Order: sequence, then C-alpha cells, then structure tokens
Amino acid sequence: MTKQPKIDTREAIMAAARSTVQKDGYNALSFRDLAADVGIKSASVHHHFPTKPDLADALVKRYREDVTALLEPLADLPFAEAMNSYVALFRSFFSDCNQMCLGGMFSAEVTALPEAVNVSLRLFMDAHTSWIERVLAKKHDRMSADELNARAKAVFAALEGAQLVTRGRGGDPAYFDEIVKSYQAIGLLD
Amino acid sequence: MTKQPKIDTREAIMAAARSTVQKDGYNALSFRDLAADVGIKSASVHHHFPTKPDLADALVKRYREDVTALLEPLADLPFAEAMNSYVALFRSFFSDCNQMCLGGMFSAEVTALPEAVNVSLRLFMDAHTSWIERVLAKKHDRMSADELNARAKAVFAALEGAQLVTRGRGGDPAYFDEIVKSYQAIGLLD
DNA sequence: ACCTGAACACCGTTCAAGT
DNA sequence: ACCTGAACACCGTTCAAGT
Repeated sequence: MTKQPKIDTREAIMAAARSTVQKDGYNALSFRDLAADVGIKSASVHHHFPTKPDLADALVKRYREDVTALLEPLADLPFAEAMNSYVALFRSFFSDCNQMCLGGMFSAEVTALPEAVNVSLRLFMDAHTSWIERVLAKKHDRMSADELNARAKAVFAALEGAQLVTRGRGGDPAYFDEIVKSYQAIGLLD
Repeated sequence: MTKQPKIDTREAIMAAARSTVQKDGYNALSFRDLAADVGIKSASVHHHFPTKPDLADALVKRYREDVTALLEPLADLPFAEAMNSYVALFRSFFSDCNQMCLGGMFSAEVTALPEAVNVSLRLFMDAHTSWIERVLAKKHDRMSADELNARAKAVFAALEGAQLVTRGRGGDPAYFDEIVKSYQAIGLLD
C-alpha cells in the first residue's frame, strides 16, 4: 500500500463545507472559518477552489454522486420498502443539527449562484426524480411515462417541502412524520 | 388631513428588505445596500432596526399580517375557488424575479436567526395551516380536527416544497404547475 | 427623533512570495 | 504543488457627534 495523503486537504475542505452548507447555508459559509476547520489559511482554500462558486459546484456534484450511490441499491427493494427508505433519508437530516438537503438549501439560495451551479443543481434534482420514477414504475405498470415523471416530481417536491417546513419549526422529527403520514393517507407515496 | 411623513423611512426600509430577502435571502441582505436603496446611510438603518435580527423579526411579523389580510376574504369563497386562489398565491412568486415565500426562505436560513424570530416564523406558518384547515373543514365535515390539522400541514408543506423546487430550477411556472397537477390528481388539494 | 462619519472585526478575493 | 501574509473593498455593529 502506497500512501495517498495528497487529496486529503481538498477532501477535508469539501466535508467541512458540505456540513456547514447543510446546517447554515451557502451564504453563511466562510472561507476563513472553513480554513480554520481544516487547519490551513483562507488563502490556501482558494488554491483548491479558486472561488466560492467553484466550491459550491464541487459540493453539488459530489452530493449528487453520494446520493446516487446511496439510492441505487434501494431501488431494487420491494416498492413499500424502497419508498419508506427514501422517506427515512429525508427524515435523517434532523438528527444532526437540524440539517437540510443540500439541494433544497441551494434552491433557496439559487440567486447567489452562477448558472453553472444551477445546472449541477438541476442534475441533482433529476437524479432524485428519475430514481422515484423508477421505483413508482414497479408498482404502477399501467401508468404512462409522463404521469410517472409528473408524479415523481410531486413526491420529491412534497418531501423537500416537508423537510423545509419541519426545519423552520426547529427540526422536530414528529412534525415531519405527521406530514408524511398525511401524504401516505392521501396516497401520494403509493 | 395632517401630513404623516414620519414612518416613511421605516416603511421604505422594510419594503426594500422584504424584497431582497424574498429574492436573495436573509444572509444576502446588506444594511449598506438597504440604506442605498432607501437613500440614507447604513448607520441610520440601525436607528430603526437596532440589529439585523430585529429587522428580520419585523419582516416576518408584517409578512404574517399581510398574508392574513390577503387570505381572510378568500376563506369565504367556495372550496375549489379558495384552494385554487391559495395555489395561485404560491405560483405568483415566480413572476417577480423568482422570489420565494419569506417563511420558506427563513426556514432554510433558520440557524442564522435567534429564537425570537423562530417564534414569529412558527406563528406565520400557523396562520397558513389554520387557514387551510378552515377551508378544508368546509368540504370535509366528517373529518376530525386532528385529521384536518395534519392535512393542512401537508398541504402547506407540499406547496412550499413545490415552490422551493421550482425556484431551484429557475422559477419556471410550468414546472410548478406540473407538480400541482400531480397533487390534484392524487387528491391532496381536495 | 433622526441621521452621520469613523472605527472595529469580519468577509471573499488577489497576488507576490515562500517551500 | 501547496501554502502564506498582506492588501483590497466589502460586511454588521457601535458610538460619539451633529441637527
């Protein structure tokens, strides 16, 4: 085994930045705080990520990769388990400092980001909706592609909204659960 | 009629601040930019709102009043019209610079705000859910109070989510409409 | 009461300089 | 390649000073 300490600093920056963004948002992210977290100076952060939007773009792309890797195996589960696991993913954010989906946070702060990051953000959301579409297709074999797509967008939007509203109320998982229960009662997650 | 130019500056600050927050967020709000918009110096803004959280709290409270005044007459409409008007309210944000509900924005940026503002934010969301509850009650006369309440929370969360996701995609109203159509198809808005 | 300039410690960014 | 100190124009906030 050869040593590979080269990308450690870059990875450490991304990990610290992602955590801060999910907790406090992109506009609250400070290169100086970030540098302090990692143990370097703020000017050094710019060596790895020239500008703040460059860091934002890297974060969204990595986040998309991570979520995709996490969702991939879940798509093979039976429908109810796949959907329950998906809901559980959105619920899991509250257990660590009332965090928020990075995609939802960037959607709120979208005007602070250049077009290139907006494109990455759309790709992230597409990854979600196409996963949902795939899962829904297993159950609704008579539904048209357009219907499945529209339904997937609705499921994603509804869960992002449940997370946002719950976060606004302090991140009480019980509040999130109550909303999800209503979604289930109406059949949105079926 | 006696002249009343006294609160004009304060009102102008609040109007400019509200617009900026709905477009770019609370963390992107600058007292210096705000002062320039109104035509005074940034130190003068602090005379009306000692700190930034003080301004945030005033904004949320006023926003709640405005939304309440706007929703009140709509509650007396027939069910379908009341609900359609409510959805139209969420849709209307995109027509002016891809804005966002101030409550949703503050929910995303909630960690930047002190507890006092969080309380005002909860009251704002309560105003929404109790209005929805009232409208739903007209149609579902056999539904229990708890069910109505849970359903109202779900409707609010779903619409906030539809707005958030649409904003993240550039604010195309057609995207919002597609999600709402799915909500309607499933019966969430009935 | 309402406004201001100046100061403070912050911020993202740049750049010449180090190793 | 990776890091740094110093500088720039920003930020929220404070305060003594004006009217």
